[in-house]
Amino acid sequence: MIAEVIVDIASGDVDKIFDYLCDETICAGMRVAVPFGRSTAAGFVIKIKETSDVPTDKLKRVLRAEDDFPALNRECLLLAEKLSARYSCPMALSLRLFLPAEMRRGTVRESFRTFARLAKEEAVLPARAERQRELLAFLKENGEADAAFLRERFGFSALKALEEKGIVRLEKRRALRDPYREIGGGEKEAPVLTSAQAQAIEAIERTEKTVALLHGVTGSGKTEVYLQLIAKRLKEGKTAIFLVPEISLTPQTLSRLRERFKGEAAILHSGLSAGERYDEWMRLKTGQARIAIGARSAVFAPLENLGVIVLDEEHDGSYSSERAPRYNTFDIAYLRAQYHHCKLVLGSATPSVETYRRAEKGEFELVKLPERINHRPMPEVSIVDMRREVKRGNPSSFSALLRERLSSCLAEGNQAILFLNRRGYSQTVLCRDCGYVAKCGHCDVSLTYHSDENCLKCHFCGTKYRMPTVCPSCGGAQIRYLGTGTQRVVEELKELFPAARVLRMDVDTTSGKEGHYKILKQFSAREADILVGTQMVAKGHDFPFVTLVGILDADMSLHFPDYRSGERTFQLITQVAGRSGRAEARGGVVLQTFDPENYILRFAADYDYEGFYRYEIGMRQGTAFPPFAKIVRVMVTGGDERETVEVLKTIYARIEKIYQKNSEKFLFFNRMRAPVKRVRDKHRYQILMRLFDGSPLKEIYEICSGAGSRDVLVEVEENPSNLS
DNA sequence: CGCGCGCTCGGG
DNA sequence: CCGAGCGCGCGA
Repeated sequence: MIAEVIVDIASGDVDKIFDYLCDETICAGMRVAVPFGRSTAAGFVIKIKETSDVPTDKLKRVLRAEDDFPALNRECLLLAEKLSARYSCPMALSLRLFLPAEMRRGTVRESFRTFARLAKEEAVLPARAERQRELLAFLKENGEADAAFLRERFGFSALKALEEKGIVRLEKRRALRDPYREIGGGEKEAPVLTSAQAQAIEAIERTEKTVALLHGVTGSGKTEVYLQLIAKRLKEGKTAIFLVPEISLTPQTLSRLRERFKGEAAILHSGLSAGERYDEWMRLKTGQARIAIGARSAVFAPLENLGVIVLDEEHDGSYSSERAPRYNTFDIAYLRAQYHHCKLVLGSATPSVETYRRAEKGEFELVKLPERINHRPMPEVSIVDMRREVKRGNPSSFSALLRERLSSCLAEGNQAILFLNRRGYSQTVLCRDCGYVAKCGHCDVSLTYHSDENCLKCHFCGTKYRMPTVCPSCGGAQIRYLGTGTQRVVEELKELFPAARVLRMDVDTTSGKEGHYKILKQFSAREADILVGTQMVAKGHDFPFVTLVGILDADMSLHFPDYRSGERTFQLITQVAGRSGRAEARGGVVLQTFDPENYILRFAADYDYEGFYRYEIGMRQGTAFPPFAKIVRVMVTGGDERETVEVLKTIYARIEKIYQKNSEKFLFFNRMRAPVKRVRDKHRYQILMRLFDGSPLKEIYEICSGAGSRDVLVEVEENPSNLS
């Protein structure tokens, strides 16, 4: 028999089918090792056939199968083909998306755990050995148990004694790792749905459309709708995918899934160890778990018979891939939903303008949850004009109103969240004498000061630098950091409210596997009174004791040179405001801005999504920005500047030919240096285009897929989320 | 992707 | 005339 093989090499010039001889143990979807050139390569069998067009003397034999099962099924192969066609990328890259990376690297080690089981039916124990008796009773009921767990619960010596008496036998066995084992576990009954939730479920199930957009205000109970939809599909013997935007969100959602579905939920994300991720993947693949939960990559979960896909916080930017193929999670989810004839449910309090438009046009079913659970009111938003604060001689980050609200919030024993609408960026080090700004040696960006380590860091490549004591340029001593990062806010808070316990949450404090989760857990356990953070505090966490949210610089993100800056600001403010007043107490929000008349801020303060949408879609139409046109950026990156520019020019010339034939489809077409000229010692150049519908995007992809070289990288981005 | 072939150029 | 360097195409 003949196997059609795609070798697992991410390069355009080996991106074709190679035929190999094989026996009947090899089937489509298997990972194999094959002789390739003068070495051995890994490969994917995409088809088995009887004969080959390749002359028999050239055919070699498949060396071995890497697994004893096909890692990829028919759906994976079909989807990978569509992906490669859509983004003009090698099949190998598309196929890789479906497998945990450690499977390809072959680095997974099987983990072992010790289990205890009863060795004898009858046992006589000393009258006083109470712990041993308890342990025995537990084993009789449960059959067998994890030894570490038994030691923790009944004591080290109890287990040891029973083992020495031969009553209990210990054995070491292969076991799947279980990340976040401590989360959930308990059983919780599904709550009774509100009538709005029940209607939402009915509407989602009734519609003929594949996609439903669940537009529900923060706190309206979207998650419960997802959970009950998933429960219904599981009852029918089907499976489900639950997608969330950020790693920080998964433990929280996971705990709700665990409460409801116990071991049926498996988690897939990059924060897991290699072994954990592999084991969770296996649990899904083998059907031991039927719900996959995770960020972007979980959309590729190895589930068959899908009953529903949930894409929560649909508007979130992290759903777009940063690497080739730069797929969008929605597109993959949509293809899978079509394949399985199941529903794809998008959920958000602040849907992206593009998505809402598709719903409005009738392409998606629009389902609304307009009210919070128990009709709790949305927190009241007070807009503070910071220009007046400055005029009054208040130089701090806090307006008089915010200070007042903070102090009464603390006095009442409640919690507060302070939100900074920017990352540490503006915390640059500047010399007051000569204007010198500390910059990274490998990137064209200024460095960020980190007070905890008293050093400078590059946020693009991660390099650390010593904090200079004198200016490297003029030798002056007036060198210091500027700006209001989270660190400075925390320091100001300590002066204003010395007794308050303050937690900080940003990129720097959340390193490590469960960094986010730890901070959030501390805060929700009321181990702190105030949480200060950037974007990540805005996400859907539920803190019942938060009654005040302060947005320190609401207009910061409005002035980004980006067509989505208004949309993003609206989303951020709505999300972070929704953290306030989730339980009994009415919450409040203080929104500080230098632009209090701004439409976007007004709509956000009134929780008027429709108003925002009408305003924004009008702007987009008037200026021909998405969804009325598509922004395409071709990024060319390379170590050698001349070579990089050479590639850029070649691509530009080729696209120019398309442009001349279809100039009515191009609203904008130019080449230039990227705003950030250098990252990790690579020069960056770009071609920017704005294209109308029906433009020859495919041809642009094809031009670019062949234009790169060993040391010049070419990437195509559609509607890029940042233009740095 | 990794390799070898063959072409070209420069030195002797 | 020979050796080093690189661009190209091959791999089943």
